[in-house]
Amino acid sequence: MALQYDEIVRSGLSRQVADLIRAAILDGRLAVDERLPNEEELARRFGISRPTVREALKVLAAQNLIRSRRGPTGGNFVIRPEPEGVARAITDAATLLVGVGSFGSDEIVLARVETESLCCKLAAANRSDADLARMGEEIALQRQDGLTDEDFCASDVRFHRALVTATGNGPLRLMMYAVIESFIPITNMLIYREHERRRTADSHERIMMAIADREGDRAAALMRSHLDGLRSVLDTALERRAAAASARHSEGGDDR
Amino acid sequence: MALQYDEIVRSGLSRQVADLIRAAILDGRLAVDERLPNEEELARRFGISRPTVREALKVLAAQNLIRSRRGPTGGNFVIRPEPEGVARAITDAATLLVGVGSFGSDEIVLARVETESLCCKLAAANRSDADLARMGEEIALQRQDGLTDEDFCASDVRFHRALVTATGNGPLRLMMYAVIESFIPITNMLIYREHERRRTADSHERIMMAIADREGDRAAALMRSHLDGLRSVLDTALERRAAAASARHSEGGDDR
DNA sequence: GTTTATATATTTGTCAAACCTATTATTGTT
DNA sequence: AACAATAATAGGTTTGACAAATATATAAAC
Repeated sequence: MALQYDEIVRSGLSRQVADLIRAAILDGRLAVDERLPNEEELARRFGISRPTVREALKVLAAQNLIRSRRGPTGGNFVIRPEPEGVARAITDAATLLVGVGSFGSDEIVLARVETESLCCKLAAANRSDADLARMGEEIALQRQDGLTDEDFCASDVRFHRALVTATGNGPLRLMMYAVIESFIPITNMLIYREHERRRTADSHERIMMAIADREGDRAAALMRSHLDGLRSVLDTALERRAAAASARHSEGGDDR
Repeated sequence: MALQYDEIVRSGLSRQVADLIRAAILDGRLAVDERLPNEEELARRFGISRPTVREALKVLAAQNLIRSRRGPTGGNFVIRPEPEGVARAITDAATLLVGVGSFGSDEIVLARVETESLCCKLAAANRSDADLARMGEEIALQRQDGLTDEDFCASDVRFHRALVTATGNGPLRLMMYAVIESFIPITNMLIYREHERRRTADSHERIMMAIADREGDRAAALMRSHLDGLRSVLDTALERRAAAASARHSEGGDDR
């Protein structure tokens, strides 16, 4: 093998600094809530300028690893990663992937059917009364008159999230948020007519009842048919939308 | 309601600019592969300085929304979000959550057992011959002598990933990568003794066979017992580790 | 004429030294 | 003791410049 010319530094300085600090955070050399040296000091230690340090810090902040406060007691602090923040980041990313067409809607629906029916089983085993109450609230809301489509969709999402939460499993919940949320843009296309809303709320209630009765398999089966019903409605909606989109595109003029 | 004093600008300039550009990307006003105006031009348009613009751009780059190239044809470009990149980001975040103790190892194992046995069923239905071949390769590798612990673990991860890929479901694969990978730090603690390695490889093979035979339920059951076996090994390892950790912590000495 | 070297323009990357602003601790006054 | 002015600290922003990378055009060599 030829001489290994001591790994050329091809990445930028700010990138390197960000990587160094990130590594320090990830392997615990920088503890949660610990304060980094101030920016000037960091610049001096790394032998680079403050703007470059700041670019690195901004990157870390964007990755939810640090946050900064001003003032005497301020500085850049390592923050404790919370599932909520991570869930939001995952959701955003997943939504983007869906939006750009990386996944087909059929794939998404299938993933959702399978994972949510799984959640039903776990929820039946582990649900608390508070979980049931949360689901019940949303069902009641879904039966109110005069709800906008957005409100109905939002309540639908909250119901499914409550169901996932009822599994009592953190990692699963993290994953499921992404699946459920990234499904929203598609779900929002549906026009929920009156009787479809009622059917949806009824499905939700049957699922909730089964979970309340600790009958996981029944709940899972109900969820399957619920989402399958949704899929058929979705298919027709997608066709309508595709037709509309192709018509829209021909007026055209994409930029570059 | 009191007067809504036209939302005070409390967030920093770079934050605002990042939000504006991100919004433009997410709702399609900036298309994939489109080039943003150069940094000087952006600074002029937003009425701020270039370093501030750069901080905003760095944030977007950290979120995998843009990438930058130097030179005449260079600039900052909107990039197509790829599942791979998103999966890596999710994995990193999930790993961090695990590392900081947001999730218990029992939760993680349960999530993994349930989701992977689900994947077995789907894989049995959808697997291609190429998928089987990939799994077979890893099993063969796992039976080789002289493998380091790291190599064995890596092969284990690749086997499970191949299994997930065999489901043919993109969103599911995205989720599962996070579960499997974030499990690594825990898995790596195990010392795979010779006969445990053999048992693992045997389990893998039985699972693969069931999937090859399109027998999803059998594959799922095998996966369950495989991971349950892992769990019992893990429990004893965790106890050993907890004891070691409490001993280690008392010697202290972090940097600053 | 084709290839190779060189110059040049463009754009991101980095630097330096300031100044601005939010936040807190201190100090002094009432 | 309570409160207001003040100073100190550290992040936020600006300005203007130079360095490095890279594509393109141009000139030289074969």
